[in-house]
Amino acid sequence: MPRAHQFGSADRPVTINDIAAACGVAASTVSRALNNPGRVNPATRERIEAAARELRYVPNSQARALSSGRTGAIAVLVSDVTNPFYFGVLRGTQQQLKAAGYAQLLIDTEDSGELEVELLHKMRRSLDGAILAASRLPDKALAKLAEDIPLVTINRNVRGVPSTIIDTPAGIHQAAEHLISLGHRRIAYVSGPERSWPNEARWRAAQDVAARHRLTFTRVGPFPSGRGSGPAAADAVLNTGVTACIVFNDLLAIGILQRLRERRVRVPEELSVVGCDDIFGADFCHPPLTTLTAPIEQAGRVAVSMLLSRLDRTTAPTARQSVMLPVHLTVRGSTGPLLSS
Amino acid sequence: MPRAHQFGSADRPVTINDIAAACGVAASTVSRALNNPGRVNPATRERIEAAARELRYVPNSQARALSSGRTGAIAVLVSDVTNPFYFGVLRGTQQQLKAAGYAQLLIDTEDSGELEVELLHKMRRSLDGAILAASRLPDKALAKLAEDIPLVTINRNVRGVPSTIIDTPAGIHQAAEHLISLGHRRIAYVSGPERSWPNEARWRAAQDVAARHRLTFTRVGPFPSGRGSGPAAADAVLNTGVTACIVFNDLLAIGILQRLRERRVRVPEELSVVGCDDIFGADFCHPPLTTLTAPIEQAGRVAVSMLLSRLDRTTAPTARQSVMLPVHLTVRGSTGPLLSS
DNA sequence: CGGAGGATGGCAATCGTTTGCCACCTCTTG
DNA sequence: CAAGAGGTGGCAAACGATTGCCATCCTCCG
Repeated sequence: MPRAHQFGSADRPVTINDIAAACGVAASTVSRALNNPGRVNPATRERIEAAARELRYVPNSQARALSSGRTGAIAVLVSDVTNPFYFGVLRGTQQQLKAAGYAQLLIDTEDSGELEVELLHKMRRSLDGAILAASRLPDKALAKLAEDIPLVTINRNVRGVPSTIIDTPAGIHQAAEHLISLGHRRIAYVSGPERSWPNEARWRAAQDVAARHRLTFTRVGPFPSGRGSGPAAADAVLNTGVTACIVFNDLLAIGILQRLRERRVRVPEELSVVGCDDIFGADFCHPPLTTLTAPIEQAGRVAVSMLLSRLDRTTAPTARQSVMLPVHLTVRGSTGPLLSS
Repeated sequence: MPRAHQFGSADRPVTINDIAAACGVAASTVSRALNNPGRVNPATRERIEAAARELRYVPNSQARALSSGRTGAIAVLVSDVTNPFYFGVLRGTQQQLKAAGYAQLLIDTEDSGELEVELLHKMRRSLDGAILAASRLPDKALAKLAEDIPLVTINRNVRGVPSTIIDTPAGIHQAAEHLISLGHRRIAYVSGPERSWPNEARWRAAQDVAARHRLTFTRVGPFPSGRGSGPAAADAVLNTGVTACIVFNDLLAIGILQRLRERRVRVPEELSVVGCDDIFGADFCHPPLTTLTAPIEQAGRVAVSMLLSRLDRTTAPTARQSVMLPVHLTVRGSTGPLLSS
């Protein structure tokens, strides 16, 4: 069968057989020499490696995947590629994956749980595993999926599914203490998407602190997490009459800041705003945003490490199931003392 | 050979043979029914499709790739995943690729030409094509690469390689006219990385306008295109004594803005700043950045379309070799009239 | 009524690699 | 010296699809 050879170079790509022929050994020996070095005589291995280098052999990952089941590809699912939060994640995963010789497949789930399962199911066989940054799936569906394909989640805690969690809830405590120490008593939590796990965790944390200080936090929202929701969110916050708010994430917080500026509400003199994540832009918006700095890139790296260690089923079947990453409060210009009026 | 079946589900995944068995036809017929509908009897095709649906058949892309040579994967190479400019590109490519049923491989070349060729060469066989956003390769290397693997570049013009070009140079004219109309006469161009093609194009455009108005633009730089270069760039600009500057890209421009703020140089009263691209953040930095708004996402989409149409070698061997996308000037707060002092 | 030709489906080779199993050789050891 | 053990390497069967080629059957036309 004369295949349609779609790449320009006239010469057929070098295969394991070419090397075998060149060395006078069987293809199987070449395969072993390259992947399972202990299995062949050091001398022949040396010869084979030399020949491979000489011929510029590049293994065909398709063929390898077909026979071994390992594809060398890991998918990273994000709910929206344009959300800067994921830039950090991608950066982290990219680094680790490349270092380990894996390819990174970027998948945008467009905030849809259905699309998420569908895509993952379709690609199941072409993937060695997946990292779910911000899955919108119900716990049950997620657990089920994890039986089909090795999974690690980021910011999502489901029993039985390894995860990397950024401990923003703990940070919420810091943020609240910060605001309270500045004299604020009426504080709002601006909620992100309702089905978002981190959103719920943050809200619970906010309630905790509130209770501890015998205060009540107002919840406004939910809002989709994008700058576009800023105006609505800002107006809602103003209606509540609070003097400070903690916002689900920086994207939304920045949107709020913009709206407040339009409405000539001074920040922080009239309203203090705290964000979450410390994304690109949080430091140069106006005023610079006080926020909970999350180790986003590290989260990506850790998630990859966890996934990879699960795949290397050579040793330790019991790796840590969940890693918690600490955050810290970064105080910038969007928070200040309560102005007694 | 009992393969290590690494995915939890006990039941072996459904193959084309299962369908064939279920329908009482040969595997080849199933293959044709699914990929080459005209080739089989509509009645049997119907039966086969029903069975496939019933059994939830998902084609194994590895196997398909091995035999057909088509992998269904397109790589998108960016020089730095954390550069917001690429968010837009990725968004665009993502959309189009998904619509066409392709998978998107994200590759970060870390601004290194060597890494770029190496990775591309390694993955050559697992790719149907690649999109190079911001290649750092010399023209010659790029042309050579294009013979091996279908390529489309973004913002890079090399003879023989199809490309999507954002016409920022034309925008530079608008930007310069804008500044000149505001009374500026001494203007600087803040240069990005020296080996960057768009950077050179923008500088040439700047020189053009300057000449037309019998002015001379000062060139400062080069600087790596990141916010980190902001301070150095800002200081360099101040040293030249210009009253306005056009900056290679928004990232750098935002960095400059930050530095100017630190140094208490008022923008635009003392110095006007124009960026390029209109990335995320350009509208909410302080002051909001006047910039050349580029159709970034569209560029990604167009690049994918061009690539895909090249792959579909069914018809028209002569698609357009190069598409030029227009930009426009978006005036915000970072430019203003020259303050006579 | 015979043959041409189109429609339809099956056979089997093939893509490039991995890996279970076996054969062989060389030592070591009782 | 025989037998077991360990180190090496080859054979051949997968993996799951695609596709060239051929066989069959039907239809239509001269």
